[in-house]
Amino acid sequence: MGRFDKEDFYNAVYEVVSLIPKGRATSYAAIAKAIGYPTMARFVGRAMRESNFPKNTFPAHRVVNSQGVLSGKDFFEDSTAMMQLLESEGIVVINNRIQNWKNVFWNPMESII
DNA sequence: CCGATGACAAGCA
DNA sequence: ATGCTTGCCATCG
Repeated sequence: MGRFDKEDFYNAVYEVVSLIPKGRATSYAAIAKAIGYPTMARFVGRAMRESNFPKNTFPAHRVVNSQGVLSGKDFFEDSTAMMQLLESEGIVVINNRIQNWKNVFWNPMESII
């Protein structure tokens, strides 16, 4: 990997996010690793914050922290929007945390075959 | 659940 | 350029 390029990094993030299957979710760190920057999970979060896609075409709600917690919920319309989007896909969220996280978790690495 | 530590680009003064 | 602070984070204790 060469030097860090913000544009490339952001685009790589968005590409992976767009691949997350409906009903599944992944984490900031998993995305960071998948695009070759294993220690830049926080920057994945920044990329998400600065993303400006039509919300019905970009599944930002499928990105949570490593524990399955909806740490980015404050960036949605209201405090329950992220949870509602996930639950509409069959994901159970209790106390701001995805239940059965182990199985809901989608590993981007296995998809970049 | 909290705190400390690690990681590192970006923003700012 | 230089330093300091911040950040939809992670891991460990």
